[in-house]
Amino acid sequence: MFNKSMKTLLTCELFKGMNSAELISVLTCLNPKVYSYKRSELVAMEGDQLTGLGIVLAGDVVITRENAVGSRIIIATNGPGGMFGEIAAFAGNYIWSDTIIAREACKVMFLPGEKIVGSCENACVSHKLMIANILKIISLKALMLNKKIDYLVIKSMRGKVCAYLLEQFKKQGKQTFVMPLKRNELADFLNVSRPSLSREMGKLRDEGVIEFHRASIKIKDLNTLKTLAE
Amino acid sequence: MFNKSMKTLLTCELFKGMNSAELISVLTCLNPKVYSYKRSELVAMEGDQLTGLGIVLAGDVVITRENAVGSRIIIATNGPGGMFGEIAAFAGNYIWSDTIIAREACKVMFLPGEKIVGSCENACVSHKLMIANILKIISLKALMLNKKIDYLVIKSMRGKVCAYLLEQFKKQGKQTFVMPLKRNELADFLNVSRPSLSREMGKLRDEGVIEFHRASIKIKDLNTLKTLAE
DNA sequence: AAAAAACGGTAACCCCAGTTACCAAAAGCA
DNA sequence: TGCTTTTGGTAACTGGGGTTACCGTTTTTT
Repeated sequence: MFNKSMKTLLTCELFKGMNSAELISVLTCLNPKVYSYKRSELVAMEGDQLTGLGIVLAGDVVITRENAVGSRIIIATNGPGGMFGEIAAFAGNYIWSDTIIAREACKVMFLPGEKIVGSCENACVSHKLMIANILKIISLKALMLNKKIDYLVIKSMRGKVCAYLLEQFKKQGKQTFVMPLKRNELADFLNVSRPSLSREMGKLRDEGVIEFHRASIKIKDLNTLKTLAE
Repeated sequence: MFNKSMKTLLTCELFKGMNSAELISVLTCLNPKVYSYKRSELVAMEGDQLTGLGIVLAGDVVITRENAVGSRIIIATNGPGGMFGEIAAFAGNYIWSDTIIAREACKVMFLPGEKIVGSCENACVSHKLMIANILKIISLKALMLNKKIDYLVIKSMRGKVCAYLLEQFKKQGKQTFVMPLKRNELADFLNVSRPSLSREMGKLRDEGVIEFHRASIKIKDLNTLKTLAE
């Protein structure tokens, strides 16, 4: 069980390039804390004081943000090896900028932010590597946010749905695939209402562009889909 | 004239903590190129190969992104000392992710991306400082993108306008101020159409919340504005 | 200084998507 | 296994904001 977590951690971008021994040495230095959460449980709350950098060891979490009115948006989802709270932790902004919720039973490791960026005597070699990793992580995060903006800028329901389906197709490499998000999650991800999303998907189905049942989707007319995605 | 540019550069986040001598030493090492642009001229084109990290020496540039349909969005504007292309340059993604346009006659310095992140013998001391600066720059950029997302997630016209006005008030510290963006620029920034924006601003004026003429704005009822901004 | 372009306010029209409500199917849970 | 909750498809209604068009004002350009 502990070994399983170690394997997951070795796949984490933060520890990239390290072997087991180095990882253990770094970890003992960083004083990590592991917590478990049940399905739908709150892992972190937007605005609260930062617990630290979060690394998912098992399960799935959703990174969301909500405004005063109550409409929420899904920024991303994270499986094992995924991180959250990087920006706040590395930027020294010790407040959660997002709300994190467990999609299912999951286990999360927290690393205190100050320790990561600050210097450390015990694991200096690995620490230098970590700084390089951090630079890459933040850059990738920024690129991800850029992409997120691209989604939000699309104005029509149809454009959003098609752009999303097209990206899933590119990511999964098959025209028949399972959607990683439930309908209301997808609605929150695209920043639209669920009934409107279902309505549009129904239209696309009627027009013969796609076919679907619940989470499984089949792209029937890829070319049309590409056109519609702008 | 050269001194003026140097002064601007010293205020740039990338060179923070350096003195003139160090800056000159770093610059000679980085082999910068300076170009001038006329009003409305294209500085960089989304999708094109990266020229390098851009630093504005004089004038104003707009960072925009547009989709196939032609609707464009303004990500940010940058004055002297401002940077663009950081993410691509530092992430090693050598393609412009945004389109950069000169809002007015301006002068821009480009630093080749590889040189900044790569190691360098001549200016080692300053170079280490730069790496630290870069980490901070990227983090701040990510925070900025986060904020941009917050804007885009707001669904109502009214909410967007009020949120924007409120932020300007906080930034400028006065209830009467000049808007840094023209109407159609603001529309692009908020991802709405110009006539709809004007219509909403007219409504807010009729309701006594604000008062305006062209670029000058006066917030008459700050409390209501805060409420409306959610 | 005159001509051209950009800027910005306003009005009419209309469609897209949000809202609400309801129900059937699937999945958790006891 | 049966009960409860979640998930998701669908329909009717409504309104907010996009689109288009027009025009006066301001700014740029030559």
